[in-house]
Amino acid sequence: MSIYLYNTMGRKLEEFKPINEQEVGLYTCGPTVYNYAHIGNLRTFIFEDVLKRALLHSNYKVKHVMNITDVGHLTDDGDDGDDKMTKKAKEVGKSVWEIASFYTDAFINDATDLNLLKPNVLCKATDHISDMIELIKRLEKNGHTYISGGNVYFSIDTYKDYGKLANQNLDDLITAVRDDVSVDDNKKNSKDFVLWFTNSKFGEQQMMWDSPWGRGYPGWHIECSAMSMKYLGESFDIHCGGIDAIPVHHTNEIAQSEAATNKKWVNYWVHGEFLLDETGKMSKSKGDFLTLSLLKNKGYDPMDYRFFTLNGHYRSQLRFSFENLDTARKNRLSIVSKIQELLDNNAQQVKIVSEESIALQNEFDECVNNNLNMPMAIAVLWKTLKSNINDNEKYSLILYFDEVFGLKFNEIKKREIVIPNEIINLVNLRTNAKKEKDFKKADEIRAEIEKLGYILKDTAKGPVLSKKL
RNA sequence: GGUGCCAUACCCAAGUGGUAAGGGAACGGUCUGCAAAACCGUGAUGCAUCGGUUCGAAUCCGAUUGGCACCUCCA
Repeated sequence: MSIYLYNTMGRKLEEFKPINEQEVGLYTCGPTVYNYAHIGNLRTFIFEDVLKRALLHSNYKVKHVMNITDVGHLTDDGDDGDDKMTKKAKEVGKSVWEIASFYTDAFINDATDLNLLKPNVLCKATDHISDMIELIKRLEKNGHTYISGGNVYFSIDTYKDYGKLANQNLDDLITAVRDDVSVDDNKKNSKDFVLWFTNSKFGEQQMMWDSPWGRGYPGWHIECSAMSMKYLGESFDIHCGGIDAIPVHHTNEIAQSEAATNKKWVNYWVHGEFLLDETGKMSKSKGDFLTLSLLKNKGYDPMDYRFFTLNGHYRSQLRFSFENLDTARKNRLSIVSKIQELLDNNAQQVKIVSEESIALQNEFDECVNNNLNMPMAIAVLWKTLKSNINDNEKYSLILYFDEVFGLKFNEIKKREIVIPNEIINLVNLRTNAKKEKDFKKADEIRAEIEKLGYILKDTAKGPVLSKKL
């Protein structure tokens, strides 16, 4: 069964065919480490993780490269804005290197919490300055650059397909300059972008490197081109990111990469939609924003958030609210407790052979392969939990599904039931109280037991204890 | 001004030409002293509105209304 993915380039669903059957090249745009990632950022990383898992689930080998943008880029693509890293460093009185290191660690912690598979290569922009310089030199040699005001610019008029990904044509871009954004006078075309800065307003830049054009630092877009090609070759399979990257970042990456190599750079562009909050887009510049650690402090498990995002399709906007997160948590815990029950009844992982189980397995794979339809795949999970297939196959199917979901169902273990004597005594006391129709006392004891971490349910066979999850 | 997306029950959310998945909430039932949990069952004759294409439309086309995002750093 092959995977179908929605390709932003061409805007249609396409059957995925790798360049090299042995190994899929996957590049995902990583974080800029000047602040914590908010849960909207994380939604995209979860979707990319699901994509990677889906490929692995289909028995592809995947070489996954993710960058860490630890060199400043400007808040404006001209020479106008503030450097985010520098700004943050000033605010807290640390060096930009310290800032980068701190937020890189924070990001890796979030990724671990969310059960994101580790990239095969996690590369920092600052470790690849020489690769970027080489790439700029190639562009210069091919006549795609010019120097103005001390900076090296990419001339978009030298690359005929500019704007293809975003469906924009050059004429529109030139005329559609917004009047509330000032234009960098050094540019020949307002959409030209900087490859190398030597002359910024920010003379006190801490991160500077020598280059053929003078001491300075790279433009924003060049790092992704340089690093992806270094690790994945001049043409590779899949490039992911958030939809916001389509019109500028990815558009510019394509221009400079293909202008340098004269080859098609990436075959499939896959973009994740935004997470919205009550007021609209979740944004770092709004001030307060939701982080994973905030959710954890409120008592949510990172898997609650992962499950929440899996209930919407990656290409649809998803509105975050605590009410919806609560529902996700409740549902996830319900699933976990059903799995727990299977394990407590000695369910084992086995080969799936029954006709009904194989049907469920196929149904699940169809959901995954149809452009990662996780909401539907979760419906298959519910269907499986309710089905009459035997416990071993049921459990095995759940583990099979979780290869893609990544909800840590494999970490649920059979409980060793060791009930303290204290609890057993309380249960006996309550049973006696019930016999004597002293229901008030019985209810009190039940509350006491719950306080001690156990939940007692009366069944036809007598009281049943379970540990609070 | 340009580009793109969306509108499905009380809530979240699939479905993209063949007669509305799933989950939560709600309600009813089984069980119980009562609960909780579990299990079973109920729920949109209709998918923003209007028109069109079609044997057939939530799905395609057009118009209208409402909402969102991007074109400025953000996933």
